[in-house]
Amino acid sequence: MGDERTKERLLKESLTKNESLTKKASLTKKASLTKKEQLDRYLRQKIISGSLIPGQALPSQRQLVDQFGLARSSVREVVQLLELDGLISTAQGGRSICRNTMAKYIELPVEGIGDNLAFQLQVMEARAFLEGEAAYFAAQRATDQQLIEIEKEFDKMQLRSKGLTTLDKAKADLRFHMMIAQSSHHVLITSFSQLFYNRYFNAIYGVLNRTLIKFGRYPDGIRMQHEQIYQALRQRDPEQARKVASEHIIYTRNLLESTD
Amino acid sequence: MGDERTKERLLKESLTKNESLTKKASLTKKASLTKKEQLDRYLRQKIISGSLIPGQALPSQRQLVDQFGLARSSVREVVQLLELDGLISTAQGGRSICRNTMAKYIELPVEGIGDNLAFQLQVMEARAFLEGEAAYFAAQRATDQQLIEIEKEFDKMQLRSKGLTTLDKAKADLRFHMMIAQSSHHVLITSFSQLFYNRYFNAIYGVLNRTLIKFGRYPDGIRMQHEQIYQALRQRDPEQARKVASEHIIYTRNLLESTD
DNA sequence: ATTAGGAACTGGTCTGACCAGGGTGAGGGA
DNA sequence: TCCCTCACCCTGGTCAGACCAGTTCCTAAT
Repeated sequence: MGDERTKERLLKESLTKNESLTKKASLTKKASLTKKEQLDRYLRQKIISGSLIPGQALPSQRQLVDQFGLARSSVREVVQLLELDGLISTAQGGRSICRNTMAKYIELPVEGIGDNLAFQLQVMEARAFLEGEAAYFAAQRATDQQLIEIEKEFDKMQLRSKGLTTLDKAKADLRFHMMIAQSSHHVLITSFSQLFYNRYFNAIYGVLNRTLIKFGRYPDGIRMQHEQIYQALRQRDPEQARKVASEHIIYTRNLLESTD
Repeated sequence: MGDERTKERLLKESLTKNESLTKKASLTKKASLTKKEQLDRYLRQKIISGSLIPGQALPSQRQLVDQFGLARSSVREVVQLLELDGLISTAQGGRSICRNTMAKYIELPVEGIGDNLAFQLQVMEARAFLEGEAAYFAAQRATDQQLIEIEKEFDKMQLRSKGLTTLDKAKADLRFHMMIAQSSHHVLITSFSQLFYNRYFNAIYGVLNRTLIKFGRYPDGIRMQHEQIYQALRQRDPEQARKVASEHIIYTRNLLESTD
């Protein structure tokens, strides 16, 4: 029994570095978790499950105090663990933000110059797949509030599109699609979309630029297609959402290819 | 200047995971460190420099509160950083202990069975080198208090040696040599010695067992050699300490070899 | 010399307060 | 109608002091 306690202590000691509180608890077979361990598990599960998406704020420390009956110093110690694991970032006054944990594992290939047509076409083809899947899951999982926000963004895009520069048009378009990605509540799709749009913004902008030069304005079908995407989300039709989101990008791609 | 601030924030954000506070401060070129950063640097330097050796206790949290003018919750947050980096381990009521950070990088070769003579001779040869270097640095760096402790341990070894089992004799011998390693204040020697003695304890015990079987007691020279080591430390004579410590092990090794 | 008990010291947690930075919304002016 | 500024509220960061629970050390008794 002394040996048992020694084993227990040595095991705990071997676990002191970079192990979450919940992993320690499960390895030492504790019958129940402390409140700190419960909070640690709760936050990690929200992040890993996609319930919290990159860019979203965590509940505030004071909210977690109330919710878990912990002191703020105890909450802060748990939050520090997550921050050190790279799951969140905090800044004074600025809320704790869920991080894109994919960022440190994936370095998307160095972008070719943004105005290379062949490269732009490939970026569009990747978008077709990515946004189709995002729309599929968004139709299933978007909250009602998220659908409202997407509609508002869609309306804003329409109302403001006349007065925008090409750069602003490109940004608005990506904001719309990023909102769909986030409402998919799929942590891999959300994370990858963020990285993809950031990395290949120049190519995406170049696509829009070429298109506007050829047609002088947004091609007629684009607006209707955005609306179709939105309607498929609103009707909670995953297959339809995937179909129209993917076709929207393929349509734009094919318009572009025909400029040769 | 907005861009400057954005860069600063992005840099800080990229540093939020597994970076010590002092590294963050140096990368962001801060003119001065916060008290938490000062404490972080102070503790890391004590550990990395060997000023604190594996197994030794850190100053208590309350002592650090007084010393740095920080709140205990702030001290605890810094201590948690070190714990997560694997530099220390803490347990309720039990002090914060400096860890052997070498342990996770080095797996000494699987020990042969402890009673293999050829293997035992090699372990002794490695000891000769290791303990010579330890004595060399201990002669330079041991504190007066450490010398007193070593003398007490040496005296205890003499007084108690008659009544001890072979196992206890082996343990006492290693305790003596481990104290010398620790008083070298050389973090690599201290760390490696701990790992080495733990790993090869069976071989070291086997050496002593063989020796006692052949002679019926400690060979006459052993006691005098331990005293010579101690005297060289006390006289702060590094070359002499290295010489007698190394010769002590070689002497024992050669006695053993001649049993064939 | 050993063992047991108590005191002191340790880490862990809590309560409540205050400081400093960021975000949001409303109102006013161009 | 849009943009800018200001104020308020919410956020994270830090502090002081208290209490709980575990460990260590010292002293006294056997």
